[in-house]
Amino acid sequence: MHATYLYKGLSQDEAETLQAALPDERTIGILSDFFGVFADSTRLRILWFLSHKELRVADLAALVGMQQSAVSHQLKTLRLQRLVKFRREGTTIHYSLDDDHVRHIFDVALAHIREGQLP
Amino acid sequence: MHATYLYKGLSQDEAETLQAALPDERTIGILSDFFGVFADSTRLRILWFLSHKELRVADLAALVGMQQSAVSHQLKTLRLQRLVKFRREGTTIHYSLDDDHVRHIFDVALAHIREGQLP
DNA sequence: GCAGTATGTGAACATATATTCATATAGATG
DNA sequence: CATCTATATGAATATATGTTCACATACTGC
Repeated sequence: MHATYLYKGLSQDEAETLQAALPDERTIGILSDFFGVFADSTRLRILWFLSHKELRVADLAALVGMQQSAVSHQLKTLRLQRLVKFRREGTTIHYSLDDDHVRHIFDVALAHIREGQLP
Repeated sequence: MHATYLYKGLSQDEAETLQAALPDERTIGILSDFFGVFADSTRLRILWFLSHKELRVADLAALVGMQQSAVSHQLKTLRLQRLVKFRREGTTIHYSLDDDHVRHIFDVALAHIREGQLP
């Protein structure tokens, strides 16, 4: 009779080294939340528009063809992730991109997608 | 009496130009699906492990502490997005990263996250 | 302060998605 | 061919998430 091993193609040491190098749970969570922001077509379109021009909420809603409320909810998500900033002017609020990493992320993702033959 | 305008801070022309430059629905969908892959902590951990070493399914399951079935389902998602490749060796299947864009995407995202003071 | 306008937000609802369980498939071995 | 092992997959379930509706909040001008 022998012990059943947890890993088949890995030594216990290798496994522990791999796990030790893994970013902690908190960091992983922050990362997945960050990517989650880009995983929605409405938010992508909002970010796209904002990458071209500062826009007020009502105009964003008209551009993406959704209710102002829906856009407000999405802008909140984008604010929490620090991807957009805003300035108030009277009662209207103007949003703009807070981060040129957004553009960079887009570029990298597009490059990846263009490489594979599309499904 | 006058028409009610769709846009408040935008001419009709500006709005149409913005919308014309927007990537088509299909591209937006592909992009959001692509980002969605990274929007899950299990998949992020799988990708992380694979970025260090080629691994068989059973070992991946042990490393992430989940059932083999769950890992298989996630690997399918990763395969569909062409982020991992695999080779068969007898009955076992070894997975590895298919794309160094993954590493690049990680770097950009981490850079963004490190800039803001974490919540 | 009141009315009007722009934006934000909570609750409800519908849909998407991750995980588990049970089982199917594929290859190896006797 | 029967059995064993590794992986894949379909159905069921639980949870997360996006949108809408109704209303709250914030500012302006009278």
